[in-house]
Amino acid sequence: MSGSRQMAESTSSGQQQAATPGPKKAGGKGLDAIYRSISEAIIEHRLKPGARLREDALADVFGISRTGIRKVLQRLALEQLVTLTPRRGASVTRPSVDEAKDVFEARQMVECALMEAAAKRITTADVEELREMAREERKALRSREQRVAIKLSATFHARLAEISGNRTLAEFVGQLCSRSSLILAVYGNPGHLGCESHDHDNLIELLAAGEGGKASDFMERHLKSIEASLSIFDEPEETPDLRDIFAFDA
Amino acid sequence: MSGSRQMAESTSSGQQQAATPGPKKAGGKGLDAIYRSISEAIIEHRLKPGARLREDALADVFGISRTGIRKVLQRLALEQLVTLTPRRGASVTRPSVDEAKDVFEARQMVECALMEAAAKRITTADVEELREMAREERKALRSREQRVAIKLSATFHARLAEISGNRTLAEFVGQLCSRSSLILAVYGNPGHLGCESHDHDNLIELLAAGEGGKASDFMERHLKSIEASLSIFDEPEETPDLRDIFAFDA
DNA sequence: TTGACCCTTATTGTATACGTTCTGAATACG
DNA sequence: CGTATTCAGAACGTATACAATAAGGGTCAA
Repeated sequence: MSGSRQMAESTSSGQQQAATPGPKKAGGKGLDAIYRSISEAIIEHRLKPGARLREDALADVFGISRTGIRKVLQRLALEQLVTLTPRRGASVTRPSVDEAKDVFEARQMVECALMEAAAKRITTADVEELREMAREERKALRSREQRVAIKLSATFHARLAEISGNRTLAEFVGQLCSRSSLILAVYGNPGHLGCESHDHDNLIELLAAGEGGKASDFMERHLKSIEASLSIFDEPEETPDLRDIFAFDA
Repeated sequence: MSGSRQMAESTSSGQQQAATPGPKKAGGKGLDAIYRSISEAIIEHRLKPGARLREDALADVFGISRTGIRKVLQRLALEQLVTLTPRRGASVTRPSVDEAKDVFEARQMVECALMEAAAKRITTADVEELREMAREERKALRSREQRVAIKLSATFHARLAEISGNRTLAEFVGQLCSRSSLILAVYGNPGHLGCESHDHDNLIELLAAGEGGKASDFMERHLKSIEASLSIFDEPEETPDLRDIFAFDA
């Protein structure tokens, strides 16, 4: 009876796997698929910061009821990817300047520290997997598929953290990388992507050679260069001060 | 297993704000109070690892429907305080040996690194607040109220991380401290509490003196001593190997 | 024409009802 | 007497219905 109303045209590009027309049951693990789907859309900037995520619309798109959508949205909110305003619903988080600074500070602290352990534990299979990821990332960059490149870059960093062997820290780094993607969407300069792909290649070689210390230093420079490429200014946030903008002499 | 009923009594000591007999509305922020209530019960070991948390029972205790309880349980699950088994419901998480190791490794990495920033940013008001917390902790220890002492110790470490000024890392440390309380419940030796209260006092004085480096070193020793006080053995986990236990010569 | 107030509507918050599945025991059969 | 099977009960997963609230538009008055 619900004549599917207008959903934001955010899902207009591709993204069809979840619109199964006749789903008898979404299944318990179906919720996880929906979570990944929305999460990926946010990380790839198909859903931009500030975009509203209405429960009815999402429930309609994914073919389940609002109950499951609310569960997914709550999880995304706890990971800081969406913001849940009490009576206003959910929207893609727009990271503040302080938040961006904190996230990159945390990444530098944790990711660099993890390089030593990663260099000790990395296997040849890991090296090959990382090289393949870096290859795909370069390919996406050459094809001007920045959205895919951003996602692959975040996945690369998260995978790197996993190799260190500490699940707790790896999970944390994964969340930080997801949030970094949001930060890139707000404060990044178009055209200039955060990660230089050669950086990732150099990182892989240093780890493969067992040079944990050098890898840590390189990671620090790598993350600092990403942060430096951002335009983290105190945007026209609250109270745009119209008097100053229009120079009225009322 | 006999603890399945213990949660009915868990809120008997004080903690009466949620058992309002005639609640017109629990309110949106009422859920947060319920979250804190359950979280505190877990951290204080009134709910022990492995204890089952049935939705109906919790809904009955707090006077709301299962919907709100499920939301709270999901949040607790994402923070690793409770484990959500697909068709079995929720139970207080029983940290594995690897998990315990990861959590303390993460705490050493992050908390030590935050000391430098904390020493720079700490104010006299912060110092006074921390001293008061340490005082209360000592008082609880003298009164043999280990449950309160454990909670206060976790709060102390979390507050310390907040002073560093990085909200993201402070939140992370807060979760690690909560999980540490669970680890203490499983692998800790009764009678010997994790944190020595004088350690906290020394930490405060080092920070008040602006000695970030020394505070970092001290924090490292402090956390290592806590970890060393645990009995992290590969418990009779899976497959208890009955043959070995009963020495049967079948 | 502008401003304020009210009403409609859309969207979230909460509860409840129903279906599914897992557990546990009782019974029947070997 | 032991084991397997089946039935009943309970607890979770999902959907739907209802209530409350805030936003937006329209109307009336100054």
